[in-house]
Amino acid sequence: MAKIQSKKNGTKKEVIIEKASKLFREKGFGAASMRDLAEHVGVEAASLYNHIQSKSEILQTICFRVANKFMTNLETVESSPQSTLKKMDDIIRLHIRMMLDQYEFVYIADHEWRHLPEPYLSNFLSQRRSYRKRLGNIIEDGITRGEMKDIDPYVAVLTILSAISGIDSWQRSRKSTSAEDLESNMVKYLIEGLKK
Amino acid sequence: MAKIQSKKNGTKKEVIIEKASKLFREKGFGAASMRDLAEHVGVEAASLYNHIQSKSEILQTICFRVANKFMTNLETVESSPQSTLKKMDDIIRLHIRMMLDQYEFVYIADHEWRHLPEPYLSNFLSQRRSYRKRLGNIIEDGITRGEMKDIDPYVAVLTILSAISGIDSWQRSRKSTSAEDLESNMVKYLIEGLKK
DNA sequence: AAAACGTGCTAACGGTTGTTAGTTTCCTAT
DNA sequence: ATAGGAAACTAACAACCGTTAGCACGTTTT
Repeated sequence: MAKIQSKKNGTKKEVIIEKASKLFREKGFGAASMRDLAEHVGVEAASLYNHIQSKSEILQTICFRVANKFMTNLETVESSPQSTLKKMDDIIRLHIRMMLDQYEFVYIADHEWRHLPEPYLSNFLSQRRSYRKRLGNIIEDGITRGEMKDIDPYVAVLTILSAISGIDSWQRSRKSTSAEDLESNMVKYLIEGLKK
Repeated sequence: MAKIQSKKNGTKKEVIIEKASKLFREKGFGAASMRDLAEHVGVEAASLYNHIQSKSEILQTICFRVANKFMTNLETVESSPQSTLKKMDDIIRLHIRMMLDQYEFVYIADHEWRHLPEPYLSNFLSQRRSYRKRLGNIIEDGITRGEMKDIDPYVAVLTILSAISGIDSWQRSRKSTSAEDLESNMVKYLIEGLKK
């Protein structure tokens, strides 16, 4: 049997992925090297390959882990008996929270997916397209029910998701605004913009 | 004298920068190679160095060209005698238009500035900080005057700028929505969210 | 005790990177 | 025609890339 993942599954692979996510965000996937990563893990570059299969496997793991998280949450929200505004509120808040405490992962899924190798790239993009379509459907539903103002659902989705992903430049400079204020103000802005 | 920039200054350097901007956006600065770029320009890699000094000089040119454009515009808007809402409307529309027809340049200034070498990186970030601060001041002014709803100005700026930069994922998939509809809907969303 | 395995190491591979040196080509101005 | 200069070329550099092979060490399982 193994040596390290005896009890808790805080395996070395997980350490590698975590360190890699920091590195990929700082330097970009293309510019981050395996030797760089190895140094942060405290090991020689070649040793990494006892735990992972390739550099891009790390990227895949990160991207799809994030994608699945959002997908699962969307399904929960979709099948809940709330108003469309509350649904969007829930979704926006999850996105913001993910951005706040899974920052590195979300950032990479947002910006470095381009470097996924091919069957995965198409898969990822199709998942993303589907996710956005379904968000758009909620908004469309909200407009039909008269709960939201008449706006292009696609543009609204784009605006919301992009606005949230911009939190990354807040992350770097934790100035005046606290995390709670950030969340409440951003939700306020984005939801008020939807309300009829 | 030269050979190519006789009349119009559509120099080869400009061609290089333009091709590079396409390439940097597609692959990222780190993953785009000079040999790749050379092929798109129709020349050997070494020949590029008759026109430019280094790979990162191209990045610098792109980033600061965009930054200057926005800075200049901001100064014009700041000193104009309009309502704060109209000012923000103007600024948002310029950002959207820039995103629509200078897409590659703006994208790179938005996402690839990390790879700027060091005196330039700090310079760029400080310019950006200042730009955002001044946008925040306009919103703060709008709140004081009772033209805008009470929202954290910093969060509002973040939301607006990020929302616009998300147009890049619309660029890739010119589906149903036209450019005009995109602009009007996004302005509607973002300005309505500010109005009192 | 012995076999099997997980995990680290060093060395090396074939390829690519940005960039420089030195030379040739070709247009322009005298 | 000829000199000059801009811009192209080939060749090469040192460094770095992701990854593999082969081996050593220690723990775990039989």
